[in-house]
Formats: sequence, structure tokens, C-alpha cells
Amino acid sequence: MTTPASTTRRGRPPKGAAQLTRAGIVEATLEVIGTEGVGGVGVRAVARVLGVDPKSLYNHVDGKDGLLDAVTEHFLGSIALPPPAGDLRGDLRAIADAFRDRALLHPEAAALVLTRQLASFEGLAPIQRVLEVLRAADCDPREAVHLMRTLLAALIGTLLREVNAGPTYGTDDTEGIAERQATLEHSGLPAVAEAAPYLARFDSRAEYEYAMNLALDAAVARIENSSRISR
Amino acid sequence: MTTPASTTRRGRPPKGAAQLTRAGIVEATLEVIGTEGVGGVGVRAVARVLGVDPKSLYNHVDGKDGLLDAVTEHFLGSIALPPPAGDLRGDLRAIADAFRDRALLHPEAAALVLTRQLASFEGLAPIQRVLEVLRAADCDPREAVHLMRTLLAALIGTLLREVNAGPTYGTDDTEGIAERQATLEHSGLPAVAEAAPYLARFDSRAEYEYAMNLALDAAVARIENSSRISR
DNA sequence: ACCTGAACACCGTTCAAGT
DNA sequence: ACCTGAACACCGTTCAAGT
Repeated sequence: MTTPASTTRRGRPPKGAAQLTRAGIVEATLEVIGTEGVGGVGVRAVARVLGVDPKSLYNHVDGKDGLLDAVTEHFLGSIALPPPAGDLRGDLRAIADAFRDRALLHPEAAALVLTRQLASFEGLAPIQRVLEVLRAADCDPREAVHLMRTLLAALIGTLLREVNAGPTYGTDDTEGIAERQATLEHSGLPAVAEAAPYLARFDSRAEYEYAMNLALDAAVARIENSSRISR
Repeated sequence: MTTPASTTRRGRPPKGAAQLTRAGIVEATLEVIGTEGVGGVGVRAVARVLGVDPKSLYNHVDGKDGLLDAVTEHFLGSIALPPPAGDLRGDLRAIADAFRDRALLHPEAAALVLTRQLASFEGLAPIQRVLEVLRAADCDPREAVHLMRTLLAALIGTLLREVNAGPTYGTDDTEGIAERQATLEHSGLPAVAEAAPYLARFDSRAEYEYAMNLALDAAVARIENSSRISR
């Protein structure tokens, strides 16, 4: 009974002597997400990687939903926001890049976080940053909120596809590309068939570049327009 | 035994004499989503609303995942795409509107569909439409694919927030707005505090308008630029 | 072609009792 | 303040047997 290693577990041995902490629980949850996917997260699964009784988790986290809340919180808090440099476009871009960096670090978790409402309190720091940058460019607060929401939506939509596409949909999977291209060419949809070579490929980095450039172009243009009018 | 109504069920009585069909299963799944949310979907739950043995579903659908696949398929197939009228901006907008209409009809289901990869075969029709419209405006296929992906990402990001925000976050909930505004004002983040009145409010329709106008402005500008260059 | 007992290996969560 | 037996009400899924 002194050795608790008899329960069915694969992977690493019970965590370093087992003092249960919220941070440790988050880490364990991320491990589950990484191996079993978001769908595999659960009180029992997380307890298993911690080598601990499932019910013990209830002393630190509010059940299964609390587990998900905790990783969302952690994700949002871990975004490394760069200080604004005074250049509208560059500053917005840097915030988006910081967001993306974290999303790519934990792709499975990112999809979850992006979907859960970002209004959680931990999510306020990025919002403060974006508004700050927009205000510095003479955008009035009302428009700034609209713009921020629109930029965030574009970013999330882009990242969501990026993390969902995963490595399967990469550029180097030549036989997969060929197969998809063939399917699209025989779809009976002319515009789809015509664009098949491009539709069959997906370069995450390039798509991100394109999408962000378009979104930032639009944002910058709108701000320059409205401040010219008000002068 | 001739009357099967003895099992624990709330809501409506067993479906009209119970011939199990894929369409009926989809309908029942949508009902579950509507009442219990996406998380409530499961073989047993859907069987319950159909007044049927859970295992029977396996003859028509591939388990729980099959249930979700089926509603995704249904959702995508139910989008009422309007025929292109020849106006780039208007045509793109009409496609986005058709998408939104379906999303708002089943908000809970929409979040699911938007998250699952849209590359499923049923999703090809909207893609064909968008590419067709872009091609008609002299956009070369390579750029058309990029633009389509970017527009789709923006649309999904926008709809995702819209369906997640739900009615709770509406314009008419005056005391809720006041409370959120107060919280934001005391957040200690200056730009957030300054924009609090706008951040506390969320008018779905207006946000959608703003986001789509910005995205379409950007798309139209880019196409006009590149075709001017190639002339 | 479809339905369904029996059965298996799982879930999340509560509560009262322990230390 | 934290842990944990016992227990409850659930899950998804397989398979072999029925019609």
C-alpha cells in the first residue's frame, strides 16, 4: 500500500511526490490535451496523470468545467505582450504575433481557448494593449472598440483554421496534396476545379501573413480616413 | 409492452410511430443541442428524445461522432446560396449573409459547425460560389483562394463571437450593461476604462455590419489594385 | 435490414468520514 | 485544509441473438 504505482497508467510515473497545486493541475490538463485531445480532458483523466484520486481535484478546481477554465486562464495569461513602439501597424501586428505564438505552442488547447469567450478577466490585458495602440493613433474610443473586435475576430478565425488544419495539411505531404487536388478537380464544381492546386495546399505561415496584412491594411486605412475627416 | 411510453422522458411523446431515419436523427440531435447545448449531445440523449433504444442509432449513424458529423453536414447543406448578380461586393456579402442566417437559426449548433473543419465535402458549394464571384471580378485563382480563406476566417471569427455572446450580451439588458461597465471602469487598465461604455455593449447586427464592411472593403480594394497592375 | 438484451469499461459528482 | 471510501446516476460501444 505504500507504493501507489499499481493503478493502470502509462507515461511518466506519479508526479514529484504529489503536492496538489492549481499550477500542477493546469500542467497535467495540458498534458492530457496534448495526448488525448481536448475531448480527453476530464477529472479522472487528469487525476490519472497526477497519480492522485480524482475526487482530490475538487479541492482545487471546480470539476471538469473548472479544468477547462483553468487552462483558458493560463493560456490568456501566458501571452507575452510586447510594449508598443508607437507604430500603429507594427504594434498591432506584434500583438497578433504574440497571440499566435502561444496558440501554436499548444495547438489543441488553443482551439478551446479561442472558442470559449475571451471576455474572461485574464483576457483584458491584450484588449488594453490593442485599445492603447489604437488610441495613440487618434482613433476615438467607439471606433477603437469596433476595430478591435473586428481584428480579433479575423485573428481568431485565422488561428482556428491554422490549429485545426494541423500538420496533416502541411506543404510537405506531397502524396496527400496530390490526392486532395485530384478530388477537387473531379468535384464537378468548375471554380473549385480550376483553383484545385491552390486549394489542395495550405501553408499556415503564408496564410497568416496574407490574412493579417489584409486586416491591418483595412484597419490602418480606416483610421487614416476618419482622422483626416475630423481635421 | 405494446406501450413503450414507460421510460423516463420529458418533453414530447415518442416520435410519430418511430421509423428511424437519418433525417429524424439529425432533427433530434438539433433538439438536444437546442435544449442541453452541444455538450449534451450523445447517443443516449438523442435516443431518449426519439423514444428509442440507444443502440438502435448505430444502425444509421457512426456513434456519437457520427451524430455531430451528421448535423455538420446538414448545416452546411442547408445554406441557401443566392445566385451571383455580377456585383463583386454585393455577391460576396450575400454569401456571407446566407451563412449568417443559418448560423443564427441554430446558434448552439453553429459554434460546433464553425469549429469543425469546413473542408467537408458538403462545404464545397459555398467555396465554389465565392471563387466564382472572385473569378468574375478578374481575380486570378491563386489570389482568389487566399482571399476566400481570409474572408471565410473573418466571417467565422465574427459569427463565432456572435453565437457565443448569445442574447445575454444584448443591447436591452440595461442592468447587465451597467454592471459590466462598472467592472471595466475599475479594471485599472486605462484604455479599457475609457472605452468601457462601448466594451460593455454588444449589438450583434452592428458588429456584423462593421466587420463585414471592413473585410469587403479590403477585399475589393485588393482586387481592384491587382487587376489595375496587370493591365 | 433492423432491433435489442447482456455486458463492459468507463464517466462526473456528492457526501460523510477521516487525518 | 485537504484527502478519500462508498455510492449514485450516468456515459459509449460491442456482440451475439433475435425478428
